[in-house]
Amino acid sequence: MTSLSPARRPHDKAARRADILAAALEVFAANGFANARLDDVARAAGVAKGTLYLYFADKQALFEGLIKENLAPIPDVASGMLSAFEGSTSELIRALVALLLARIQTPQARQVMQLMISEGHRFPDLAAFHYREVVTPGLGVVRAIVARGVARGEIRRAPQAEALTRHPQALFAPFLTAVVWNMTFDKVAPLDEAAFAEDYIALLLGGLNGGETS
Amino acid sequence: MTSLSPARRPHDKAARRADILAAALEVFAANGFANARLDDVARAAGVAKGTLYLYFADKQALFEGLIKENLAPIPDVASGMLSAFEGSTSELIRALVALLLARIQTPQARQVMQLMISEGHRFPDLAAFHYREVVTPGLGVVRAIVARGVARGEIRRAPQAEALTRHPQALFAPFLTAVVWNMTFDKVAPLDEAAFAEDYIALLLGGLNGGETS
Amino acid sequence: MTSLSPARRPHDKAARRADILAAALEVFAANGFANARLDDVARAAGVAKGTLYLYFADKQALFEGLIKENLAPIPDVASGMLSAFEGSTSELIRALVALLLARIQTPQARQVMQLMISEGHRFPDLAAFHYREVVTPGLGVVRAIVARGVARGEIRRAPQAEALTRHPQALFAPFLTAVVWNMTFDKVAPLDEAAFAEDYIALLLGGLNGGETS
Amino acid sequence: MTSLSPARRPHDKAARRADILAAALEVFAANGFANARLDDVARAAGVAKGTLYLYFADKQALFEGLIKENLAPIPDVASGMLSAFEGSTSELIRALVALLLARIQTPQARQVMQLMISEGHRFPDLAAFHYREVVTPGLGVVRAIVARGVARGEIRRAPQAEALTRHPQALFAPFLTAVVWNMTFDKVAPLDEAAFAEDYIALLLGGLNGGETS
DNA sequence: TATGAATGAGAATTCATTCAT
DNA sequence: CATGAATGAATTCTCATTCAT
Repeated sequence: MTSLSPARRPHDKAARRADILAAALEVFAANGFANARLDDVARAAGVAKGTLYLYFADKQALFEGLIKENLAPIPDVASGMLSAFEGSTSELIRALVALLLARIQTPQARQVMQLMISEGHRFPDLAAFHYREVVTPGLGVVRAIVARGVARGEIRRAPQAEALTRHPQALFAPFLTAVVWNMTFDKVAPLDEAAFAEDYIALLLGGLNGGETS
Repeated sequence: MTSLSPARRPHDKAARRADILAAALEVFAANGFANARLDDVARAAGVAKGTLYLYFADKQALFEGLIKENLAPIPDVASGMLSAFEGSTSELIRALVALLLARIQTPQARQVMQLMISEGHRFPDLAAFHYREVVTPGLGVVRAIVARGVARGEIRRAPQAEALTRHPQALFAPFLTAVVWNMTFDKVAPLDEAAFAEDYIALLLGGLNGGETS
Repeated sequence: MTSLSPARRPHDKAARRADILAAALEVFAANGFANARLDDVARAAGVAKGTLYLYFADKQALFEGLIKENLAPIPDVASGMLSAFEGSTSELIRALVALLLARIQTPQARQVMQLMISEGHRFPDLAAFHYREVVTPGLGVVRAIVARGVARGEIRRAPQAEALTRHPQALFAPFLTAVVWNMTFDKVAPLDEAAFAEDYIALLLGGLNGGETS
Repeated sequence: MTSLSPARRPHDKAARRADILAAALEVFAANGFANARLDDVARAAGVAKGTLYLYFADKQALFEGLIKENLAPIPDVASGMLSAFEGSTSELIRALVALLLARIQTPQARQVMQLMISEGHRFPDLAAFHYREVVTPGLGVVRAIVARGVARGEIRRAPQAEALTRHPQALFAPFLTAVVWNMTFDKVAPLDEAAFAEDYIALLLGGLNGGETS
């Protein structure tokens, strides 16, 4: 009832685990959670089906492990950048935008985002984790930027400063939008994310009508 | 032995079809495409499972029918509004925003959006349809508003006008963001969509730093 | 993805259910719960694997249904016999013994007993059901026989009457023993159940040393 | 780099084997053969899974080893007792009953009995072994007791003497019954084994109707 | 000897789809 | 047109057994 197989590298456990996660990311991203076959994950990882279960309790644990393992870094980098930054608010915002842009253009990070967007709501624990580890710090970074800008006298419009402080989501909206767009309309009408981000920032900073809000 | 279910009589084919689509929307929205059971759709629609196949070729056709049937109206309304509108650009933008807000707060429309967001990429035909029927006209509406605003002298900042013309998506971004947010973080930290839209408009119209973009 | 199959008799649902239960009894009796394959049950019942799940929620429900459906009759028959009986206590006991003997020699009933013996302890609900529906009434029948025998002056030894009233199990013990024996030592040294029952009755009624218990 | 697990040193092979068997008894008794996991056996024995295979060829060999190793003693003790005994037949029977009672109340011996009862029939070799090593001598002991009782004039009823000689199983029946009962109805209605044995012996020795068998 | 990671055959369960009535 | 019982391919998860170290 068993092995005729060739043997296996000294491949330590961590590397094996990483192989599995990488394979799982590909397969889940390509098919979604429900349509992903663990068989395919195993094949892609170069292990037997049963081996997956040595590293993850079940399909869901694999999926959640995958997301969690790939999610953390962003806000750390952002807040690191923030504390060291010496330039103007505009430059700081642009730097953050560049960071986010790089992020959504990294295949792996992008796949994770797509999975969070399309599957996250079916995994409440994952959503809570994501909110706590990524979203909350992310919002904090934006609020810190606004506070810094106001303090330095570079953000002069109080209503807008307050609006962005209340809803830092506004700054992330275009990135989310770009990801959803290209996930969906890739073939029909791909969106140039960098150009979109650029235009979006111009709008956010300058405003459509130069200050009069009504 | 006359009919034992007279209640079913008035149901003509179209009504039956509508029942099925309504049931399908609920079930697909609650579970996603892959996890939705046609059994549940049939039960919710009050028909037998086999009956579904008299109206739709298969599960996918039902899903696509569902989306298509529920998608159309928006841009029509928007462009209707546009041609009749007499107020200022700000007012017009606010009117459009109110329209979009109402839209994402209509349960049925919201469910369709969520399905498009999370499943759309797995149905290229659907994506193409959506792009053609909804997205393109939607972008057109925004471009028309910008053109009208510039023509009326209400939009005075050329770079921003051009940015929004190039990427009308900027105006839809917060609504998409709000939907994704509440789809995912509903339980953790629900987002007040109206307040978010309000703040977003303030930023879009006024700009963070009153015009200086750098 | 589907049927090329020949079609199926008007076979009403009850008959189909009975087919499945009969097949399941064979397969479970032959292999035990854990080793029984539902594939085999389906094949033996002449249905597809999925069909089993139209009648029973899962493997355990099938097993429990099987036991419950085959268990009831015994004590009913016995107490029926009891109320109508006109002969002596010895004759009544012999009649009961004959009944039990017939019971354990009915293949189907025997299989159920064997399953209860070897698997019952892993299904507490089943054990409770069995105890309530079969064992309790069975013990009652024996107690009634003893009471009747004492009342008629046919059972004259009070200590023994009390012993059997306290532990009516004593009357069932040899039948249980016979079943376990033949289930286990069938091939090595089969036990003639009728002869064993006969000898047992002689011991029970007459006693080894004619009454002196010490 | 000397040994890091000196605690294991004194453990010679026999002790290790005994550890495994003890662990296996627990695990098999708790779950039955099919549901027992060798993983659990290994953990309980404090060895690695592969180690089991250094001591036993496979799962079945472990199970059989387990039974065989735990089965032998009983009849030896009984026949030892028999040859030395000086009291009356009643006393001798009571002594045997006490022995059997002690036996079924020893956790380890009880577990083995339960395993033999519920799994034995699936292991013909084991059944044959058990029959040869335990059952046959056990029956012999009872026959010897009867012969001795007749010879000493303490068993005066020939038909009963012959019945018990033909079917010494009658004397073991209550113990088997008690084990099966408590294995199954433990939670619902536990049986006091000592009291049951007592009453059973009273019946066996005295008879229900003091000698008249019909 | 001992280890325990890896294997993969095997079994339960699900559900879209068909079709006889 | 409508029904819903039946089908069986597909997929997850388990665990005895092996073998490189």
